[in-house]
Amino acid sequence: MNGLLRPARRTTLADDVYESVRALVMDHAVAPGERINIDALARRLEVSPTPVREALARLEADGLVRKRPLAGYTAAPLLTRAEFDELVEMRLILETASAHRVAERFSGRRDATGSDSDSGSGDRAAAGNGDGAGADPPGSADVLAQLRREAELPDQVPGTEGFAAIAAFTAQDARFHHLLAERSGNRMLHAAVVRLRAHLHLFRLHFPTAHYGTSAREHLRIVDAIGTGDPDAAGSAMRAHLLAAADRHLPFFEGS
Amino acid sequence: MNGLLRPARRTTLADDVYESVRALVMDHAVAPGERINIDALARRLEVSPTPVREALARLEADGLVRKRPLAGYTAAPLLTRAEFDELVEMRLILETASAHRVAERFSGRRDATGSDSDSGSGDRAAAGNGDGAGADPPGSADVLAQLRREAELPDQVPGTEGFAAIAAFTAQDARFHHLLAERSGNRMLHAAVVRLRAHLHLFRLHFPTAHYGTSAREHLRIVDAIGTGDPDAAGSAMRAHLLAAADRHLPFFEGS
DNA sequence: CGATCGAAGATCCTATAGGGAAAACGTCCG
DNA sequence: CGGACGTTTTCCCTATAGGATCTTCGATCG
Repeated sequence: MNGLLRPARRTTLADDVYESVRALVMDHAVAPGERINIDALARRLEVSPTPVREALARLEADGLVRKRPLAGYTAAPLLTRAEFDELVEMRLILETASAHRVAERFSGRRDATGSDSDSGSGDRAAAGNGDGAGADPPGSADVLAQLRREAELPDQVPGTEGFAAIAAFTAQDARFHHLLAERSGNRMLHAAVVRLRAHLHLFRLHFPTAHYGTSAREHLRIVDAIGTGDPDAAGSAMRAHLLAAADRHLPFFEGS
Repeated sequence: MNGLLRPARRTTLADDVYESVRALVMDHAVAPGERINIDALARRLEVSPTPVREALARLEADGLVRKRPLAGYTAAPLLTRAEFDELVEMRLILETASAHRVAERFSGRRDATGSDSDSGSGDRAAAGNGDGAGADPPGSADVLAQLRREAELPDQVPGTEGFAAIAAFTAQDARFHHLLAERSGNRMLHAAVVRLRAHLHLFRLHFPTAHYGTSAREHLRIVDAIGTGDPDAAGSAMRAHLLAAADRHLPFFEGS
């Protein structure tokens, strides 16, 4: 029995290790700030240290682990108050633009075909040389439907409580935001949003909190704004959602 | 004689290799799309393949090299038209916000102390646990002076022509934009701007172009807007600059 | 009692060797 | 003459061993 899942070796070992370690850090299987022993990790995953080292290097670029020269790797420490504020500001910048762009594209496609100055950019981007698999770009019609479906998804997954409920909520929230970013048609924007998300997830897992109804309501408001084809309204709705969400997390910083 | 410069081994070998390979790709010492042989690279740098592999993994996360499973690494291909448009849009999102934020901080500090709703965020972020060395946060007074100095720097460096002139122009332009992003007080924003910059540099080097006077004038206009403490004006000036710069690069896509 | 210095332990970092998969080439067939 | 197949070659990927470095613990001195 192997420590990590090898589908069919369609990927390289280092990639699997990367996913495994990522999951380990994301689920706090290793505490924030804790040292990560390369050899021990390799033994645990039943691979040699080399691919582990490679995976760790990639994770460092993602900001999930830190490396001190000649002292080894450590799991990313918890966000400080200042870093949390930066994260919120960054999300405001990125995701407001994301919502804005989706509304723009939706309205443009609905009315006729690209009528804005730099039209074609987004469309060609979405249809560009994708990653090969699973990239099915549906018509603009069901973009809205898909977003609404993610926003409306059962807030309280039946049969889940406590930790599991938190995880389910987090996963749903992530799906919505990622989908929105993806539908902006800008792959770089999408990637940036996903990268930021990891840090927020880390933080939220440490201070378990979930506001099912409230969050879902705010999500729907964003979708509605997109549906009306008003980019500014969509951006404002997203901004309000992010600020509200930040406020909901704020109490956990009182101690510091 | 070693293939790469080892300062005093204050860093790890893999870090040096990372910088070397990064420079190789950035200067087009390896052509875009060209395959990168790990063993050959290791011999050229006179190190073992292991640190090379580690450096390549980090570079892949930065988007400077691509990895096909079981097929090796290749240098990042040149930007397609769609990707170029995405890059421009991304810069608009990030750097407009950057200019906006700098103007905000400047006016806030000059008038009195933070008067906006979420004040303190930026300041505390800038004063957070920095990377230790070289992070000297000067008073708000010389922030403007420093920006102006970078913008005013001799456009045409004496004694440089052709390729060298392009490189000098690019370096100056990069310094200005990076400095601005850094002074936004948001380290994540700064990092994102720097990451994007690498791709633009790659593109520009392949289609050598430089508009010394024009670019410098636009930079100064941004600095002036910041000086007046008007965030929206600063954002607009940055937006105009980026769009104009994009238009200057556009002719190179006629062939595609 | 606290701080500094020294030595042992653990760990990281680098180098080398071998197995296996994919791509490229030449050859054969239609 | 073009396409498909088999073989060869190249290259990536993984595993193991040894040297250098940092951290930690204990003892000693102020």
